[in-house]
Amino acid sequence: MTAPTLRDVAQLAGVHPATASRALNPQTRPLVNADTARKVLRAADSIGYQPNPIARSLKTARTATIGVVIPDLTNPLFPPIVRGIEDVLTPAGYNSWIVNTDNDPQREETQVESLRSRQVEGLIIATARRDHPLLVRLHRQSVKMVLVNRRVEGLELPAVTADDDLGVGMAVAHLARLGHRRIAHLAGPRSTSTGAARARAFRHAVRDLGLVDDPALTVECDYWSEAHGAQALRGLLDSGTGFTGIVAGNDLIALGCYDVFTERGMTCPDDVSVVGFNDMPFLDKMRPPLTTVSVPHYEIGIETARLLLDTIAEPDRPPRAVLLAPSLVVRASTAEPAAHA
Amino acid sequence: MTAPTLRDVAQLAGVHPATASRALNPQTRPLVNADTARKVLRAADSIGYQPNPIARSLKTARTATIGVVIPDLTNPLFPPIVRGIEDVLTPAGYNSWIVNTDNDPQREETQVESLRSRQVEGLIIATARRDHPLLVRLHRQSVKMVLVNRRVEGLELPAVTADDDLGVGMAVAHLARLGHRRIAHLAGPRSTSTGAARARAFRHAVRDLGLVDDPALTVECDYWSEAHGAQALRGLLDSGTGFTGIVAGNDLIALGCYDVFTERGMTCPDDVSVVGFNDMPFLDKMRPPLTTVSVPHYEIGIETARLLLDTIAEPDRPPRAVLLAPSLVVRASTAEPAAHA
DNA sequence: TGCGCGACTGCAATCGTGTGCGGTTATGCT
DNA sequence: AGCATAACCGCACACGATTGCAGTCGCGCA
Repeated sequence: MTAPTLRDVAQLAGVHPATASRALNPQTRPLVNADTARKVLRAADSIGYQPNPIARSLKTARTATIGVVIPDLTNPLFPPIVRGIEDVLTPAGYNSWIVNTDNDPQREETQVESLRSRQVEGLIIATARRDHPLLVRLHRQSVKMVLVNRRVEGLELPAVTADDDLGVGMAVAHLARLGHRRIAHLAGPRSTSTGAARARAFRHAVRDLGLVDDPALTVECDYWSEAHGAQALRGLLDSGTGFTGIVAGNDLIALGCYDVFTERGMTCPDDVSVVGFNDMPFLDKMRPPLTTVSVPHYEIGIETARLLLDTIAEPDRPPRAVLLAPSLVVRASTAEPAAHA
Repeated sequence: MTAPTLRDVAQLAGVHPATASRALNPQTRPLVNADTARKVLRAADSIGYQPNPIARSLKTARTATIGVVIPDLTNPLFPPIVRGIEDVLTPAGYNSWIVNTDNDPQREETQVESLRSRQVEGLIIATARRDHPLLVRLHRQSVKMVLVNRRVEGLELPAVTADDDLGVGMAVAHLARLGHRRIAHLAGPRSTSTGAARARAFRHAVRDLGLVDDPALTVECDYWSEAHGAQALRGLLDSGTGFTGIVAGNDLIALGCYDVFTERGMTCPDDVSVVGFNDMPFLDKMRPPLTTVSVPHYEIGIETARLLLDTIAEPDRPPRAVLLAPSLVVRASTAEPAAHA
């Protein structure tokens, strides 16, 4: 038993398939007599006709789907973004197709290729590397796309990101207000746009606030993970550079610090304060609850999808970048520095 | 500039499109002369020809895509399952299409309908309700599908789940071994298959181990969330029923308990022990680190996808249910009961 | 030399839908 | 009454790929 087709509907309604097609499509419905339209609709309804999107796409070269390229769904950062995206696209009649790349350029290449051959009408790209031959190629082919959570240098592309400058500034100011003067930064990898941006913002904030500006106080993590955060902190501790507060590149790096604290018998926030970045779920249940810069991921998803829809609707509009303001969530991992420090 | 089509390749190679088609498809390549095949392949390569999957699907009625229906990507349970699924499907040449339903029957209906009209070749369904007109309808239409993380009553469907009996048994035995005799169960909603299964397993375990079997000791949460877990615990506490240990229906419910502990000035595990279920990420960083039953979600995804591929390959094979064994992860939320309790 | 056979390859139809174009009918206007 | 016009509907083709069928060509064999 095969699904009913347009011909079936037409036959049942006693009209030509072309007429049935026009009657079913609200766009073209005015072209047919109201009575026959009603007849067709009734017929379609009675046999449960569902138009075949594949055939329609073949004819119209429109698929009403958007490709969403993320590194790894398992990273708690992305699900809220994806939900935000879908909550905009679905009402607009679009579907989204999600692929993971694991930040592997090879996989990214094939996944995007697969999406493109599936005729997606736009791309939302959240992968993290900064240099990006793939992106310039897509851009040259004028593929509609929006970057989320990252920028790319030397390319004028619409992008939605958190305002990293603002967020890092808030973190540093918070620690400064508590009395910290020597603050360390465990930066994310410089190869990522956010890693670089936050590190730069950190230097600026430290200078603006007149805190001690020691290059040795910022250490780069090779990867945005607990393990690499821990490793970076160990290196910093072993180097003997003194500090009382840490601004971590993201929450995972901050949590890596927690591991080192227990390793070395330090207590947070008594010995050292830590502030994270992102406000991933369940941070309030940690030991201690992590003070962090909260990034509105869901709203970022929302804005990204809107931007893409705009780009599709008006391809000539100049690309614009949207910055969303984060907010500081003060919990219990930050306090005044110990008197003897 | 439009994408190159089969005709372009054929023209460039100086053959008929039909021949080009046969040459490009490894299945039918033996039908054409090796030299012409080479010529066609070279031509295709030179202009970067990518077959149009939409046109192909229209003709062959095959899409090589699987629909994955989950309640909410934001629930940390699902991303690892999805990754497991993809890690099996991708090498097998299938793509997966993910949709969220928020456990809303209406949304579920429309999403599944949308997947079906997109001609997906199989469905992986992870939504949680137990009674399920949609499922019986799909089953009657002999749609290939596998359930994950849930069973449905009265339907012979392939399913992959964690062995809840075993897991709950391990949790209860762990508490019993520590000396607890009055153990409470904050059950998930009975309308979900796992909620019901775990509650049943709890009663069995309690009886088998000769612990006190008081119906008042199990309270049903309306939803698998921290808020509802907290609410259930408050009710239990207010009822005056004594207990020293809690087996929570899942980790979120267990974390809800944490909130109540701080509310009421209780300490865990000194006043009461808690064990969760699932082992979601970052539980080791909680205060206190949560003892929990670890469910192999990634492996569940793997098995689910395999099962579906089997079902597609051999539709007549009787459906089988796969149970994956969980393991107990002992952290710091469980200890011997206080002497005075 | 003629026939049969195998190896290729081209023709044309098809999947289900959308749409430009032309034809038919009814209506209004002079 | 005759004609222009609008409203409506059907015909046929297109989208890009696959595939059954038939035709061509060369070669071997009697």
